[in-house]
Amino acid sequence: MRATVPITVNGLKSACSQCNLVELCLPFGMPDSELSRLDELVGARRKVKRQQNLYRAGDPFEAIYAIRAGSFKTDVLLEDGREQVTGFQMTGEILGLDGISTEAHSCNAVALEDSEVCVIAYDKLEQLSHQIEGLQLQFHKVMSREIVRDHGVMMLLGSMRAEERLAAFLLNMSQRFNARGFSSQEFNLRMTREEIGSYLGLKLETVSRAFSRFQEDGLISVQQKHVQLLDPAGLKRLIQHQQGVR
Amino acid sequence: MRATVPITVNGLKSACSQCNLVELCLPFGMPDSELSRLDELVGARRKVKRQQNLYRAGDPFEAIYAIRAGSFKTDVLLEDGREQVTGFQMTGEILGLDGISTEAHSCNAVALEDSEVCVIAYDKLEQLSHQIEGLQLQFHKVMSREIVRDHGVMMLLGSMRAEERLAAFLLNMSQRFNARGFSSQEFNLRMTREEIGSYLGLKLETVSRAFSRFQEDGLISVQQKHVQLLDPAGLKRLIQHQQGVR
DNA sequence: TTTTTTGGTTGACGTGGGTCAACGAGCTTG
DNA sequence: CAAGCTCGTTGACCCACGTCAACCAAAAAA
Repeated sequence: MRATVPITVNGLKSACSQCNLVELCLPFGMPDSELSRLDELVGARRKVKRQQNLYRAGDPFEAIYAIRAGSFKTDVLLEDGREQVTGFQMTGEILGLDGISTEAHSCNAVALEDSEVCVIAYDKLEQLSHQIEGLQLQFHKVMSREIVRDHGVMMLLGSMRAEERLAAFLLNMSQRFNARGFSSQEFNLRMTREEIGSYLGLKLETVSRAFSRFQEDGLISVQQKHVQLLDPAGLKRLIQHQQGVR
Repeated sequence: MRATVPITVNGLKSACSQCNLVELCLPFGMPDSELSRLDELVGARRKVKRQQNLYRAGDPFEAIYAIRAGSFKTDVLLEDGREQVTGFQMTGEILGLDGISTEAHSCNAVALEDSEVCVIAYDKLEQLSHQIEGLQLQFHKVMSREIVRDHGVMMLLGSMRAEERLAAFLLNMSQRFNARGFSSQEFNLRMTREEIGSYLGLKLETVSRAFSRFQEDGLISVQQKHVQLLDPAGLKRLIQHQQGVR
């Protein structure tokens, strides 16, 4: 991932106060004075190789994780083997919040590429948010954002047709790459068609066809995982003016 | 709602320490010593008539709500009018967590029947969870549970067929009625077929047909909103052994 | 380099669930 | 107790997406 280079170069210390991801991550919006106190929060860092699990459903919950470099997917498995990808996470985003409720993780987190996370011991986080003014609020916002995001996915899955789902997905990725200082027009997806399909409630063939359709219509240009959004406004229109209904 | 009678009779004080819903609600698991301090948290109570909004998407976020009596749905609307029901909430459950992230609500909460909620001012909650040991953890668990629940819905929507979705829905309702001291075998749904459909990503006709199918197969007995689960194990089997695949 | 594997594309065909429409059963309102 | 709702059921038809299969490109292994 070309994106990780500047981060790993700058960020050899694991201190939040030194990290260039602050404004995407848990400490967002906290004053510098409080920020330095967060440094004690991030115990260790942990590298996770592509395809490896950061945690699995059922693992005891001890920590949440902030992605320093790389990206992940989270998924839930049914007894009969069906998989539902519940999200894709990028740098600065927090993984593991699902574990708090039952003190065990309820989904799997798998690295989509070689990645690195900051390990945030949960008991320490609890303690520190008692003490630090802004941290508690910030943490609540992170959890709340996750809930809102999930509602958006439910909207996708429950009431959009295939091409609308993919358009929404691409616009979302675009916006998130952009927030990380990358082009919003052009990026490399880290996940396979099958993973996109699982996330969007579609089969990989349907995803592939929708990609091709968008390309024919001049909305995007795709080659494998490389995507260019040629007409983002067109994609947005596709979502809003529902054509066929569902 | 017959269910509400014992609650309204006992609970004329709004104090958490007097409320028989504690073990379903925010204070779950907190020692009595701390529980009494929560009483200051619940400022007012608010009645919401059937079909009325508790809050709307875009409303400034000031409080979260604990359902004292009745039930609600939450939904998200798309510009073109499509609606996605994101959840159904029963007594003891918490509404409004979506508002924390942006300080504005991101969905609508509508009463399915005449209902009553405890208004929990959010700033007070923040303060108090700084002070009270167990409250912070408990609140985090409530939020985390919401995230896990949403992942379950994504599983439903993304990888189950119509009858599996309805079976999962019915079993979930059954379990929640049971947790509230009602029969798990027999209950009255509070929502219409259309609302169930929106929640499950199906059209009302499909929901209706699935109900009829279950009745033909002797799994349930339905008449309008009244449902009896004749063979809960059969419903469970339906979900696990995926027959047609998707 | 060739070989193998994995991921992606495309076509032909089938079907689950959406669409449209008619009708009936409860509620509500006058 | 009609009259007018809203909500639920059922049938006939259809289409978006799933299924199955062949094939190709890229990446990894050898």
